[in-house]
Amino acid sequence: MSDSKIRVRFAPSPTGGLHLGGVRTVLFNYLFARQHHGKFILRIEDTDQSRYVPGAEDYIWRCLQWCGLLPDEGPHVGGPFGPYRQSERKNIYQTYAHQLVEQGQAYYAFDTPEELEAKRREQPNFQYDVHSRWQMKNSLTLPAQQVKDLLQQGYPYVIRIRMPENTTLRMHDLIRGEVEFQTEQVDDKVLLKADGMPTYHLAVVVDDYLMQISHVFRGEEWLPSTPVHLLLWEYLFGKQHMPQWAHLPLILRPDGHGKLSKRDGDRLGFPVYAMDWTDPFTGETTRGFREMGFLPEAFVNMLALLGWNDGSGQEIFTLEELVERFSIERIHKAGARFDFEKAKWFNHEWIKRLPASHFAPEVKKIFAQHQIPIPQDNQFLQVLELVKERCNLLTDFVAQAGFFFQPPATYDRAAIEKKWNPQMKACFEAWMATLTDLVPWNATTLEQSLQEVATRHGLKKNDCLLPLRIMLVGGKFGPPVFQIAERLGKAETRQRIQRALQHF
RNA sequence: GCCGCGUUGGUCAAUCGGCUAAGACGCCUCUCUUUCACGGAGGAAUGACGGGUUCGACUCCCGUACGCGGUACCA
Repeated sequence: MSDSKIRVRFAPSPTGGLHLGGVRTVLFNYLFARQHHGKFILRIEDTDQSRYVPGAEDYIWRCLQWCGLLPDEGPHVGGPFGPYRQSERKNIYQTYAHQLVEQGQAYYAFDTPEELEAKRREQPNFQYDVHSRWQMKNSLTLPAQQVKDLLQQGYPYVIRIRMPENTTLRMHDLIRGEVEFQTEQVDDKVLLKADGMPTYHLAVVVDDYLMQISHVFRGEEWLPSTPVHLLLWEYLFGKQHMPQWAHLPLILRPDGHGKLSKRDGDRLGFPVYAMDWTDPFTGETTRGFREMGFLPEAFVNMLALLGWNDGSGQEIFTLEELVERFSIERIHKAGARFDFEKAKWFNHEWIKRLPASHFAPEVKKIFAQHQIPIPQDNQFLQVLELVKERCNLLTDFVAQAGFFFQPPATYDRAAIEKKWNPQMKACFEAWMATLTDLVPWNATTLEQSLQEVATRHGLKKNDCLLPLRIMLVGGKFGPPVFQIAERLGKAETRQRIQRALQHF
């Protein structure tokens, strides 16, 4: 592949949250473009005005930003092939649609939506195609003069592609190999809608040509409509300019059947969108991976491995490594089921690998949301570093690190009930006294001193560990208990023991 | 219904005719740690089915089954 002209695009329609499958499509486009030193373009496919959702386009942009997969050209950054919003290119498509009619490869159709609906009701399998178009109201069946009149009167019409008869269309897909279609089987798709806007089919082909797209990575759900695109390329621009196709396997839901959807996430308790999305009409917010506590590095890494692997068994990759190793040949053909447990594992791995400073700002935000006081940076970082191996999600830091900055609100009494007794209480009281003079204050000296006091009281040090933990953190979690005490400092440690002793 | 695409453990998956079928997640056992993790050692668990082709098929071909996608003036 010659690198110089590699141009790929992600072309979402701004109708809501950005689905994880969408992000994976972005990722594969991005990796391919970077690897070949080409361009990655963002194009907004907003040709359906009835589905326009305010804020969705901006949201998509922010998702790409969070993932670190920003395009080289697009509505927010501009570029030499703009505008990058299809609604702003309306008249371009009209010209091509009419050209097709003139060439006899498309035709005007005057059937109203109601008429079509009625037709489908009486004939459940109705398809507007090679066979049925002769019974419909269009420029193929109506007398030329009537067509002219209708057009002149401004009677609403659409332009439909005229699928040829008895033709086999062949296409080479980079992932699936040779794919064949019989033109008879595909319908006369609408190219230009009554409102003058193109449908996806016309718009992709026109824009992919005008924007000089060299490779199309898109979801497998588009495979059945490629014959229309193939024909359009042939009719309008010549197949020699056609991009190469790569239809990506779908991301399936973890249980039952079907494509993963937002509703599955709600139902099963995991995110499907990259970031929180609030529907501007209903005000309903759908949780995103970011807000659920995912690191973009992990999110992207996890997505890359859903349908692709480099064959070496390596699973943790940086974006740079992915750019280097990515290859179309190693994309799987079959759909992949999304597994939230594995997604969390990726996140855990990335939390362990990255220095705390990398995600501290995000954790601070989470702490603020939970009203947990945030100390000075170096102290904060040290604590995060100490507990990060216990956190799968960034939100886990609340439970794993929050107690360092805030005394426990409750005590897990049940955990120590069996071991707690008056001697032990006496032991802790005695220890409190010795603690005043403990120098230096660290995990080792703390342990030694408890050892001594415990022995003196006829107790085993180890039996005191869990009670001490409950006093300091409130529950059975956190790093080794003497490290916690060291970190907490003398005053705070004594205070917490003191307070707990009153409760026990 | 029709068309297209797919099918290796529960999940992600390696294998491009030689397999006693990798690895990872999850699960279980042990170990470390008297918390929870991390780390370490083990374990259970897989080629949809039927025909070919071949000395030899998980790998190639054909059927069947099953799954998914599409079948809108949505993308």
